[in-house]
Amino acid sequence: MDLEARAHSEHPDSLRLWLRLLTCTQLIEKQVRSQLRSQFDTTLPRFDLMAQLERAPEGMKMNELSRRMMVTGGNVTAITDQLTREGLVERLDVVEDRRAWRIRLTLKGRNTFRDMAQQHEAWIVSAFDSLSEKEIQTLYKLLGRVKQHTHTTPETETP
Amino acid sequence: MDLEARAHSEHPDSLRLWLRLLTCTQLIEKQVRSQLRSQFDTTLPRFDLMAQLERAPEGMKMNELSRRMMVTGGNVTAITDQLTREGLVERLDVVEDRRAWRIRLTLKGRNTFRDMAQQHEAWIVSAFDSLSEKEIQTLYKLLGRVKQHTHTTPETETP
DNA sequence: AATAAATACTTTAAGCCTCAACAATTCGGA
DNA sequence: TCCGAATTGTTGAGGCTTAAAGTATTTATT
Repeated sequence: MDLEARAHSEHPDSLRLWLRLLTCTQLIEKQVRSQLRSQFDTTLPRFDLMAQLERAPEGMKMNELSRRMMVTGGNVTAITDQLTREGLVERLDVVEDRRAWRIRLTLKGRNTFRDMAQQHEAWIVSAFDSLSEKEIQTLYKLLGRVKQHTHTTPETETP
Repeated sequence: MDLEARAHSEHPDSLRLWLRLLTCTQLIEKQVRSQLRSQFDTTLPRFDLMAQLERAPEGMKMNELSRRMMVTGGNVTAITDQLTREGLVERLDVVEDRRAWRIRLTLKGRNTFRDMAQQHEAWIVSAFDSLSEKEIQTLYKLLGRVKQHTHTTPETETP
């Protein structure tokens, strides 16, 4: 009873794979969202933004956040505003470019993120419990090819 | 420059796999959305709903649409309303249950969907171009285990 | 038959997301 | 230097999504 019902038997295997990929991602993502909400009263986009910042102790320009998170700039503006209001991140001036901001986790933000990240990791590990270490590697490698190919073939032309 | 930057080197492989899974799905999904928009002036949720209906010539209750699409009922209500307005689906009474609707593709809906589905299939096949038939099977099988496990382990308990 | 519980759907508020239009600033070349 | 082009970020309209509360109807229990 899910998305995969969409694949007819005469459809190519790629299509069935795509629907399964989508199903897996959505199932896990729904669980993560639900746990973030119930245990930390936050959302996945907020968590994602903080996760990016956690690797950049000196902060990161909104520009770069947008690229890394693969969302539009307007989106980053909105989420940053929220997190700023909640005191989890701060906006700092960029001396050499007065258009830009440097966004950084506050101390409170770092502590909050640490707690969330620990739980998050446990949820994800549990999601892939059924796979062996070797199978995880295989999956990782094959998906790497897909990612590479998609990145280098941005558009499909139609005759 | 993407989500995977989130995975530190000390993080378990599961986490890296999860971020890569997410990245792949998002990349492909963005392409599909963009093409649906530019070529057919429609959206992925609308396409998904029609795809579900296409397999049910006699229509499907909103209830079942909701389960299959893995979205909430309110969502199905909204998308169904739009498609009804556009003449692509129709709402039929369910004689034995006056609370329910039977949603069905109209003739126009069937024709429109046929065109979109053909293109859609080509986009997806192209997204997995870099994998051999055997690799696609492997990926499909491994993801099947993940899906099964997630389905049967809905929540992770925290001590 | 009467009532309580469950089910099918709708509505609303709030958040995420994109696109497109905009302002401010910086960059690059004449 | 000056001006056009590119870049950084913000805003607003519109669509998707959920959770929660509400309505109508059916089902189960007594």
